[in-house]
Amino acid sequence: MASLGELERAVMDLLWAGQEAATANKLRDLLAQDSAATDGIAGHQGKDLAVTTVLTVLSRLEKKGLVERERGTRPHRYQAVSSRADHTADLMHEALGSAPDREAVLARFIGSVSESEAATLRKLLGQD
Amino acid sequence: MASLGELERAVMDLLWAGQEAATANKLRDLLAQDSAATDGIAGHQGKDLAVTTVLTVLSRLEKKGLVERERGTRPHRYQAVSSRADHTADLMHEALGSAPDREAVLARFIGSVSESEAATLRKLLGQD
DNA sequence: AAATATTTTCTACGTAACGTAGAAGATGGC
DNA sequence: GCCATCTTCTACGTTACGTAGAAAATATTT
Repeated sequence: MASLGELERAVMDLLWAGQEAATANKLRDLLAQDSAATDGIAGHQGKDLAVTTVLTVLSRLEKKGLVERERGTRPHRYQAVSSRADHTADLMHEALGSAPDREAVLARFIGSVSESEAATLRKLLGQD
Repeated sequence: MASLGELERAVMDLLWAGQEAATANKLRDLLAQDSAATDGIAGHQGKDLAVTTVLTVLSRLEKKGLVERERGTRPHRYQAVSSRADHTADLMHEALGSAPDREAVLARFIGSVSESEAATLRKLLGQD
């Protein structure tokens, strides 16, 4: 029920990375830094977006239930509703749940998991 | 790298369900049946789409690599490239792979798995 | 309090994906 | 060669997303 665009994804990554709630301005700055780093050009900081752009994206993410905003403080502060790990796990469950043959899916899934991940899974499933 | 629209999904479901390759006409008929069943109205068969619509969707699915077509036979026959289970497992890996904290994701994932699925997973991970 | 600066909301446009299908072109049977 | 069938091309409406200016709301400064 929620696939993300490129910018939406970038914003979520920032929110997931940072522990504290951030303002739109802060996010815009971080996005500029990131794109500068990605582009590799040292002198010129990557494209920096208009704050309204960031705000629009944040509103859309809020509507999707991925982001929460504090309306009390004046520059509103935004934060991710759930951790990236939770969100990703949700996506996995969503995929799994959409199939009628759950067991077959799990079999294929496990079939192409790395050995270290298999070990992690065994550990997680062991105690229980 | 591949999210599906509603109709695309319906077509894939049919291809995944049937074992043999199907023609566009066949798929159109099946889609009509399905929507009739969904709508519940017995007398009137649900909206049946134009064959060209189905063909367009099939072409798009082919371009996405989900469907394969036999060009030899005259009414081309279409079939899913991989099983639904494989495809779903791929989606799960895709989600998992997109996160830097794989282990955390797996932990959350396992955390909200049903007991029977957990059992399945233990079994699958056991021999190895 | 009036003027100014900051922040948020509203509105909007371009692009791409998807549902939908007619028009036009290709192919095979008679 | 002509007709029926099938496929490809082209196209339009809708929705999601990137993008941001205009306008409205709120805070700050003098």
